[in-house]
Amino acid sequence: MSEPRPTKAAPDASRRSERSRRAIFDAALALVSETGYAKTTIEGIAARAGVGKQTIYRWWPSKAAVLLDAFLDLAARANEALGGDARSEIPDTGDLAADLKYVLRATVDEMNDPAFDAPTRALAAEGIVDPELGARFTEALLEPQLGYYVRRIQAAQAAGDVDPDADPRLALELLVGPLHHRWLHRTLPLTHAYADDLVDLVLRGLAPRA
Amino acid sequence: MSEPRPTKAAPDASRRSERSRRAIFDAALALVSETGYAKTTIEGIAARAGVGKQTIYRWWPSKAAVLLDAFLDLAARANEALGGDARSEIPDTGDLAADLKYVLRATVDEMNDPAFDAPTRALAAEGIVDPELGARFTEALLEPQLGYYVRRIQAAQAAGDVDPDADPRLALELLVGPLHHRWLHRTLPLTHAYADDLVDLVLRGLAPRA
DNA sequence: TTCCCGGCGAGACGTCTCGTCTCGTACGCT
DNA sequence: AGCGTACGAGACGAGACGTCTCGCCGGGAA
Repeated sequence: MSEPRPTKAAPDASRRSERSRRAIFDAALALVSETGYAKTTIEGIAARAGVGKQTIYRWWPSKAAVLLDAFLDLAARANEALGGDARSEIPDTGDLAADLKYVLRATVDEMNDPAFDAPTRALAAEGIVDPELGARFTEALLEPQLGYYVRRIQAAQAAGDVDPDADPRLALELLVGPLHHRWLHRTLPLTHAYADDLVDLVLRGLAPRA
Repeated sequence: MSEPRPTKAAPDASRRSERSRRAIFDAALALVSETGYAKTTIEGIAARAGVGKQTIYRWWPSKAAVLLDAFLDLAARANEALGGDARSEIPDTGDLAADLKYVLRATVDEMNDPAFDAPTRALAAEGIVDPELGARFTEALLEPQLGYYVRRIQAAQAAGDVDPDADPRLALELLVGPLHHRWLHRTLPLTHAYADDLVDLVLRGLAPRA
């Protein structure tokens, strides 16, 4: 069970070049933002990074995997620059509706920002088709974000603002699902007003039973 | 404004070979189901269909566009075989919750069926990244389906089962968004129980105000 | 310090698919 | 009957894929 996979001899990660790793991330992010994901090639990333192609193929299985790691690295560094690890936690002012609207509005703004929209779309699309990558995408990017909602909703339950019998996970999907639906399928424009209406309608269903 | 696009001389659609068109659809669907979307190539479709590559390039801009048309053609033929054009309308037994659960359970079953899952995933993913194709995907496949929900919800409003001030469009997205979210991102399993819980929670928010 | 192992940059290599193009053929209007 | 155009077939160059083979270099072991 624990034998090395017969596919290939695994490289020695302890001898890995941190310098090349970072150069690859920088090149990948730059190329995607400049020319778009579809036109970005592994050969192009290698050339831009001043790196041999084999160095990429040795450590990543696909272009999408490189970009995902680059994206995660970027997020981790930005996160770290802000200090604490609770940076993205949803605020708790005591007003659940206001707190959720604040976060959903910010999410709407991100989705309307090409710098965020383009690479995230590309990763999401790739993850939809490639289960392996999709699992990593979901686990590393999506789920942590969803956790913020779970905790905020649980706090609201403790405060008596939400029916204690409601499933926080289901509640969160009612907020995030419609937003992603509009975003990914471009059915209707994403606005702050939409975020507000969404929160209001969902919270009506979550109100404690009279 | 109405001059022919300088890109290319448009082919004469009236002389188009119906035989080749059908052969291309059949080959595309067969190859996608046999070897998967990613491994399906335009050259492969042409060979399988006994058709010149140019015949495909003359009428479609991309592999995804071919598959979308093939899918629509398949759906149209299956639809026609069933008779009426109201075939997929959501039933109205007077019990809104039961009717919605029936439809959402059927949707869950489709999403769990590889024969439906694989090509739909591929098309959705392609549409997410390619706005042109995404618009056609949304318009031809997604929106008609959403219309069924709108009409059923409006009927419920007329019957007094749903708050008349609620926006049917928003209500529908509360049902469909979370389902698609779980489906596309594979966060948690899609079950009939989930569909039921979803309907119950959403309808709580849609109940007429006391 | 010396030695040596393995990742490194570089790029050649064969393969594959792309999208364009150019044949000669065959089909459907006029 | 003749004419035009889509058709089947496939050659073609471009470009990216993923593998490979070079020396080179750097760091842990002797």
